[in-house]
Amino acid sequence: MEDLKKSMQPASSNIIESRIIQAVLSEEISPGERLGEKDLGEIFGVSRTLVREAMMRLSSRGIVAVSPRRGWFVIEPTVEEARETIEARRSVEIGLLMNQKIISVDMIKQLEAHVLEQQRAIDENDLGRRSYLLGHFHVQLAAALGNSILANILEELTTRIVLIAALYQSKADAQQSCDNHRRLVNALRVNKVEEAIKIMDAHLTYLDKALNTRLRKHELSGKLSN
Amino acid sequence: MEDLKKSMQPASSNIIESRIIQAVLSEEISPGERLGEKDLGEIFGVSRTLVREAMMRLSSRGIVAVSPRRGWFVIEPTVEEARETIEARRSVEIGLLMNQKIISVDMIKQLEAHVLEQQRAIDENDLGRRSYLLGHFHVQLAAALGNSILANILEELTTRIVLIAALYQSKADAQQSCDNHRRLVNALRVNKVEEAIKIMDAHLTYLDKALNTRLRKHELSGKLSN
DNA sequence: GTATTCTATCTGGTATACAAGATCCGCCGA
DNA sequence: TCGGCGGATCTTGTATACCAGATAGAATAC
Repeated sequence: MEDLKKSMQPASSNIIESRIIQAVLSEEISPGERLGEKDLGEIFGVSRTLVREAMMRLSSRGIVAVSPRRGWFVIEPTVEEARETIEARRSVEIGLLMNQKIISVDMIKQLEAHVLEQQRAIDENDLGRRSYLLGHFHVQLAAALGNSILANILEELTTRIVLIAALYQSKADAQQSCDNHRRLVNALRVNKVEEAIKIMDAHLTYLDKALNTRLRKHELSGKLSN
Repeated sequence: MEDLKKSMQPASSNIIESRIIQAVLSEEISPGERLGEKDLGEIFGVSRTLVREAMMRLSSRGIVAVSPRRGWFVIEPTVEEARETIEARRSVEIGLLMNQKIISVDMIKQLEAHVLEQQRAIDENDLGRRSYLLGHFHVQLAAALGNSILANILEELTTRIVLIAALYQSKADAQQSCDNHRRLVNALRVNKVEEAIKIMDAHLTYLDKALNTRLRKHELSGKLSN
């Protein structure tokens, strides 16, 4: 959490907010981590007022929550919330693809470039960047499909997914995600919407299954330790 | 705006936030309306601090926006944003219906009761309540389909739709909306998902068309007045 | 009479002050 | 040695103070 700050100027509350989202996406901060107003204020060189503004917005997006007089904490979704988040994302992404207009050549190129970046991060073993890019791809996709509102919603949902993955999932296969993204872009380029939807659906089902597996493990270890 | 307050106790920022959403849904406050921190503070009996917290969250949900040193204003979506909002809602609602699990009898009953309430508000000509219930039905629907996260997202989107309708749409036919809701619930009860999706899609297309019509009027009057 | 500039006032932007609950740690007693 | 009690300390909750930008209106210049 000490490395959140990047520039030397005092930051606005918007900057704080997006830095924290970015930090979650890059797995720099983990579910359950405490984010003290005082600490953050010192890190970003501002008073608690601006920190609180950022936290307020982050809490309204379901990224952090406050425990009265104890502090702000990055949320730790319960299994139920995790399921709902995955289902919500499935609804949004499938709906997004189904309502797809024709996607421009430029956009396809941009998405392909993004996938290449992902591959590079994987090859260079840049873990934070890798996590960030793999999540951010879906935001990019929504933006490419021409809807900034859905892009916003997906940013919220993918951020939560990263938290969920950190909690319940065995390390996701980054390479497989990246491959899926590549196949998705390919399908979109030749306008095979059906296939794109299938890929997306499979991707999310995979996520959900991983969640189930991990959950069963939790239950098991719970029983063993009692 | 003077009637926002309901209870006599000083309100928390959460209460302020939900009261304002409710007020927008009931068309008590209109797009473009100014919401001064000082005024709201006096209305709710709290300092500007709490008002600001509420505004911060509302702005993160795209309901209000701040104009620096001038004040907070209920957003007036541009035509482009209106389109994106309608499309976003289409994606979310269709995705929601497609991923539907079996819906319980209790939930169907609850939705039917909600529709009856809508009808009553229409019959009694209770305009605010009518607007509120017609919008809130979709939130209820998402909740009934078991996803509180999507319900939250839909609350945000329907609130914006009310603002859009106030700006661009000729008075929507409330009776028709209510009838659509009834048909939707009927389709869900006998598990005709396909039909439910069709009804929903038509509903939103109708919205979008109304937007187009009104837009052409705008353009026309713009040309005439220049 | 009109346009312009200046100033009084109002608004949000940010920091700080102070209140009150939560926590931690040392002390005391059994 | 262990458990409960009490206060010191730390944290957020809320109000307030003060600053600076925006606005409106009066006074002024033309």
